[in-house]
Amino acid sequence: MNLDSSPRRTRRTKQARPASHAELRVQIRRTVRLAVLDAAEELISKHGLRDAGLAQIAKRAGVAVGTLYNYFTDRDALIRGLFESRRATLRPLLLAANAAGANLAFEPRLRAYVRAVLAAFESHRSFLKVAIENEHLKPPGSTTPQDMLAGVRDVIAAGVAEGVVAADKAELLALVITGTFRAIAIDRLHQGGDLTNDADAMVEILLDGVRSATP
Amino acid sequence: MNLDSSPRRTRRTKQARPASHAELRVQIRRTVRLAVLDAAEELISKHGLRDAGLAQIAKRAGVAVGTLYNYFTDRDALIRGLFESRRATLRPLLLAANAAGANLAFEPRLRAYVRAVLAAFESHRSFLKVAIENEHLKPPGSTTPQDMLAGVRDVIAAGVAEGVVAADKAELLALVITGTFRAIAIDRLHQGGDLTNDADAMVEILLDGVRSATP
Amino acid sequence: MNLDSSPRRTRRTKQARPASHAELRVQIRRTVRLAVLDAAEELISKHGLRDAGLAQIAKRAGVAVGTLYNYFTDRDALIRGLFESRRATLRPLLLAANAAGANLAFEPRLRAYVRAVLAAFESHRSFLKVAIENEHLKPPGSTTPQDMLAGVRDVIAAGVAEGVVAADKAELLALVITGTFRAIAIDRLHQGGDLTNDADAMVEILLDGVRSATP
Amino acid sequence: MNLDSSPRRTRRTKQARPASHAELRVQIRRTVRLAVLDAAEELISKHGLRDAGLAQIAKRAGVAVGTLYNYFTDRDALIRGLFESRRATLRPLLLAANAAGANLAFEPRLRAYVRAVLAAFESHRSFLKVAIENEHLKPPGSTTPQDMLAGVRDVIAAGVAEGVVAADKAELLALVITGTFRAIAIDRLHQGGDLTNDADAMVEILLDGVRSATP
DNA sequence: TATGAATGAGCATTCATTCAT
DNA sequence: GATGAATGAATGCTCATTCAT
Repeated sequence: MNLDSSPRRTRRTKQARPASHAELRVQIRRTVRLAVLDAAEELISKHGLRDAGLAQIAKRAGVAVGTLYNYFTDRDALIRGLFESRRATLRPLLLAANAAGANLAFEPRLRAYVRAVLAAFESHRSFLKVAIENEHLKPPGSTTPQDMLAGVRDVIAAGVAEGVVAADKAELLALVITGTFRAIAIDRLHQGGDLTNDADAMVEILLDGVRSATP
Repeated sequence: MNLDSSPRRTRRTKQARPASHAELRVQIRRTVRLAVLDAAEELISKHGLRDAGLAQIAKRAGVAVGTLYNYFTDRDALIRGLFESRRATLRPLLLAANAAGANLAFEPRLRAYVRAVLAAFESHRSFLKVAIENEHLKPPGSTTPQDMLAGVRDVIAAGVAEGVVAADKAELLALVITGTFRAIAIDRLHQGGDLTNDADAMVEILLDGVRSATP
Repeated sequence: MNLDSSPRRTRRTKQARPASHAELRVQIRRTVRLAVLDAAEELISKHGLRDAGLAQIAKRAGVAVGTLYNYFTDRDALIRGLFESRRATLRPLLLAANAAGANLAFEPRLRAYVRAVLAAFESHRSFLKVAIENEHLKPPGSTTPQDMLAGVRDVIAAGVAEGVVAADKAELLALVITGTFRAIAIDRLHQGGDLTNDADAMVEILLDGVRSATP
Repeated sequence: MNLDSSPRRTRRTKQARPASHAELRVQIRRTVRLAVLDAAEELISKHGLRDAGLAQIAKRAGVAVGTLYNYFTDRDALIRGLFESRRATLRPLLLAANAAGANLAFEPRLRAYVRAVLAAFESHRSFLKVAIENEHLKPPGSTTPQDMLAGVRDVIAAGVAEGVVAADKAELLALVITGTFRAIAIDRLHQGGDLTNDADAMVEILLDGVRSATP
């Protein structure tokens, strides 16, 4: 009986061929799509959103120009696809960071969140550059920064609930934190250096202000 | 009486006559140049640096395309001219803000500086948008943000000298402050609202940290 | 029977199949390229080198402007391509004319060469006009006239070696011959008439001078 | 009476002032016109007919662009003016050369004419370059070469009348001679060297042919 | 589906011509 | 008449998009 299963498996394999055909197609599509997005990210990061041509992107991705239009309806959709793809990777990281600290007190929660955000940025430097330089684009660029802002607001809301953060400073504080993230990112992308190095010092400044060093 | 008239004529000649030829030309050139730069600022602000065409700019400025080339050697020079022109307006404001507070203690100096920067930004919202969106461009966009950073560093250095700011946090603090300026600018440009409203609250957060509200 | 079919298929595959893919593309490219060069030649001949616009050339060639750039990197390269293409046709004719007469005595050799040159010109009247009108342009126009000059010099050198031509007149004689070619070409292009009609009379004048008619 | 004439002259001079005004104007116009044509000749000779811009010409001539239009209705008229001006200088030289030899026998007449033409060319090298490079332009360029051709034909006609030149070779001989003039000019303009050096050798070749050196 | 040549609207730039001073 | 800034049609070139194979 068990031996029978062996030919059955063979049959399955043979029967699975059509299924495997479809799956293979899907797999190839996924792979090509990723290659295209990687190519776009790299070239946009290097040359800017407008100066990364489709011909260049196709070449780097190892496909023909026309093929791009089998994956994206036009250039705009490709760009949107890039931002959505990266957002789909980063958002879970940011959400998890928030979820993980949900039962912590404000201070350790903030510390953990700041670390998580900077770590997430550090692991996606190439896209980080693209995202920052194109933050002002209405449709595509706005999502990841907004995800970050939403997370920051959650953390701050916890601080307000805890009585540590003044409610009337909550909104401005969110700007201070997101602004600092952005400034660190810009600085480190330009000057080099790990984004996460400043996490703790940043939190100290946020918590205790400029005078934090004075005994 | 005759003697009086003679110097009067001379004065007139020196003051008014030349105006009809040289000064008038110069005046017209200045006016047209400003109109072109204003048009460029407006259209770049609305459509982006790359999507503001010269035909559009010329039309908005009320001149022909060819006329642009009597004022700027090419498109790049026009863009550069825009950034330089605005920098020439903003830099004195930022420098004066710093100079005015030079003999103040750190805290009032910081407060004054933050107010001055946000007021300067508020009075140039259109260019502010252009400057932020193109901060990453090497040649043109880099100067005004750098002017701001330089001023922030001066203020912080005073704080360090005064023993209020920890020396090892100075550099990061500069990022926090410039990042907050940028975040406020982005938020207010997008959401509307006066940039200067948050000046004092911002300083409080910077000085005393998140817990500043807690008694 | 089966064996026969197999080699047939192989032959077919080797001979016909590749044609449908690579060869066909190559064939089309050749055709379009030639059409573009013909269009350029015609329009330059009609309107001059500078006044033949790319839009006009593209239209006459039956392609879009952008297509030109799939064949030539820019306008200059297209012009260069035209001159090189025609030179590639004319040079062999001129070289062959010289080679054919290599073992002839000077007089028949000169006669054969003059005939060959004028026949070559006659068969490329359109390009001849272009070449003459742009002879003074450094890069593109200089090659075919130089090819002609080189051939003339070879023939004359043979005449010198044979003792028929005075060595100290060789260089000037080359100018007389090439100048006469040019003058006949200009005259016939303008007035109409076959270039080759004058070949023998031209040789007579060259050999015996003005007095050739006097008994 | 004579003395009276002196004050009269003075009056005349005074009365002539208005006349002198007009003459002065005319004189100035002539001078400016010449300066413009000289500038045009120089720049066309250096950069080509199409690449010599009106701005450049005006600058070199020491006038404003608009002033050119007070002397010539448009660019074409200026170019035409240049060719006509130079023709007006060269034509008398060529006519005189012919007239001077009118009572000479064919051989010395031809010799004199060739010398005169080459000397005329030598003294106008700059325009010679312009004329040759633009010989094909219908309206402006055609005149001076035609003047030369007419002169050559006159000389040849004399040779035919004298029985030295075969009537059926007359027309071709004209092409040989004018072609040689052109070839020498092109060669000497490019390589440097005086155009007149070859006059006698050229005549020898024309009279006796290639074999002229053989005893 | 993949390919890459063909397409043509759009852009920056030039330059002969005009015209207010 | 002289001036030179203003004009805008024309040109070469780019590149997102299409489509025949």
